[in-house]
Amino acid sequence: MTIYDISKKAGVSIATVSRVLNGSENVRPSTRKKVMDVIDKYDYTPNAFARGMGLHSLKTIGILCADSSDLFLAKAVYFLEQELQANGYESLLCCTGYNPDIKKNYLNLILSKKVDSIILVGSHFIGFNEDENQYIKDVSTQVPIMLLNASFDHPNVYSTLCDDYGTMFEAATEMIQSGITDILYLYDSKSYSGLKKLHGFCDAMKEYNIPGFEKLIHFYDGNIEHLNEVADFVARIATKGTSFHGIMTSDDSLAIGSIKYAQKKGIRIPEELSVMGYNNSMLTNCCTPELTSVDNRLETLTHQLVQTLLGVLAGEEMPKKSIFSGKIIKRGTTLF
Amino acid sequence: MTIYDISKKAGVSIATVSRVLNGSENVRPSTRKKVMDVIDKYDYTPNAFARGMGLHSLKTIGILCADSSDLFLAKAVYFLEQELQANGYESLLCCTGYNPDIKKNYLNLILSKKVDSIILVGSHFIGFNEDENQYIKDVSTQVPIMLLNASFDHPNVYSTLCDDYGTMFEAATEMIQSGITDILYLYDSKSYSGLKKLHGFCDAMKEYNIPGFEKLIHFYDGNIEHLNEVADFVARIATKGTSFHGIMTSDDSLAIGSIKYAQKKGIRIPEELSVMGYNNSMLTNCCTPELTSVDNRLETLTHQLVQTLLGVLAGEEMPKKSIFSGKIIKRGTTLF
DNA sequence: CTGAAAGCGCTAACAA
DNA sequence: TTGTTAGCGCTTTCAG
Repeated sequence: MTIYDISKKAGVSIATVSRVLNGSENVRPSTRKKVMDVIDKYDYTPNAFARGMGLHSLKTIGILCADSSDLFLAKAVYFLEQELQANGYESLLCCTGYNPDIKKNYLNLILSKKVDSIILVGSHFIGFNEDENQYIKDVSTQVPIMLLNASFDHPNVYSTLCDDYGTMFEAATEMIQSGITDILYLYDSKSYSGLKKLHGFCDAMKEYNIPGFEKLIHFYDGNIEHLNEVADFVARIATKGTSFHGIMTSDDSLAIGSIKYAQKKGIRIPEELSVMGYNNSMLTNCCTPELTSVDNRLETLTHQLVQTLLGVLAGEEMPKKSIFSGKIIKRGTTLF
Repeated sequence: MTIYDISKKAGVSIATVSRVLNGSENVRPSTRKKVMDVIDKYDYTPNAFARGMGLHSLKTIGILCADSSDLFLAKAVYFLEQELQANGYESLLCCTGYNPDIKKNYLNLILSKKVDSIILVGSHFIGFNEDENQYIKDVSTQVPIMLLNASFDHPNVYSTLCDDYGTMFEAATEMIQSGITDILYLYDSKSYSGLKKLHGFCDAMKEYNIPGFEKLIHFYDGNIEHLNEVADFVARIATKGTSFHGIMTSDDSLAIGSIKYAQKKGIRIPEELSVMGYNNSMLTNCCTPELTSVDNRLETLTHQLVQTLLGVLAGEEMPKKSIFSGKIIKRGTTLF
């Protein structure tokens, strides 16, 4: 069924059908009805490709994320889709995995679908030297690029993020003030936001002149979904003689793994060990006691991102960077 | 940058550029190189829409799921994307929510993008009367429809699923044989697979002539991510005087909520109460003791689905229905 | 208010 | 091996 079929059946020209389809004012109501009836009768949907060949917007936003099964990313994607849909935009999701080359390919691929903008979800898309980010610069000449929880300073690139540095700084400060200074810091990602968190932690430790805190910083290289492996990882660190009475992590999963470690060893939480997660995911209340965690206001972030995006697409001047503070959600695994 | 620009700069016709682009054999290597150099130099990507206007496949599969932040669905989508990508297909994801009308609209929308097939993830897309499924029949005339964890008998519709009925029957049988007959059954979805599980449970109870088991079947209407509310829900049931020594659920979240209930009440698991989840998600080892759950072999299902799909697209005769058995993963919340 | 006709960028016959 | 050309289905001037 094409616009030609419809025009023939309705006894009008394709231009008129096109006008009806696009809600043009310049159609006599009776003509409009005649056309609409045919359209409804045959359940006709215009071909998006032929449509896309024209110049204008297809009202579609490309969303790229590394892994849609990651709890945090999945939620982010979910909120973005909802928000975009509420504003009349469709979204097109691609999961790129963590390989940089593949990421770049996907970016071009999604661009070729004539999206109005591309949202990069998570900070895995930002590298640490100019070269790595060239591909973003290239694409930004064509459509606005929106970064969720990452930051990159470049024309036509807009960042919306949680201040992971400051929030982690604050969280660490709170733990230190509760009397715990030997804090194990576990992280699983060296992405932009992963390192921000790490620096926030380090700076808080430095602020309080805690000696040798660097030795308690450990990078976990495995799959964070395998909680028992995380527990073993913590056990191995403990076995090496390092003692700690607090654990802070870059992700809730690592914290849950830490709790499992404590339970296996009969260490009481929070009396003997304080644990704090990050992301405030649904995992926080799966365990006992429930996990204190940092909420990075994901829903606020996604909302703001879409608002900024809509503004940019409407040609308004919008903030290049929107930063929110996270907040600590106190539950049962910490003393404060 | 269009194919015309490239052809001009390379000093060939657009047909030759097109051939190079599409990997045709009939191009002299030197010509190919000449064209490729120009393409690379200008970082040219062909316009997918103009391309899509042709008749042939765009090597794109549409994936529809109700909610991409649901643990089970997110994993399914993830596996599907990986599998499709490995076979040279792109995927286009839409999250429809649970509203039937919106689902239908999305189906048409995704179809208009000239996808080669549509995968419906989860059984929420199948209704229980003919009318509700008319929209699937309609679309199935245009492209093959693949169902993941749902079943619908219709030409050009292929189902790949876990035998939730049989698996739940088996699981319930196992619990009964471990000596527990007063089993609380919690479920949160009345979808195709949700009801299959329920029936499997009921039939096992009937098989063993357990009287009054129906009174212990409860539908949970809230958000299953809110584990504490699930716990309260179970507590309310217990307060009403119904006693039970086993809990089986249609989803791990409900089981975790049940464990929270037990912990709050000081009920020991599994000594005083056996709990069994479903889906074998990452939640199963967040809690203590770890949750016995049913693995529905999601990765196997997605793999099989994509294999079937590839066969169908290649014009081969493929099974209309592929059914796998789930398996019980025994952990610490049950006696057996 | 409506219709005719010129593209949009590409693919795929068909010719050469 | 390469070029020419007719569509693909739609939007959008431009006439009427």
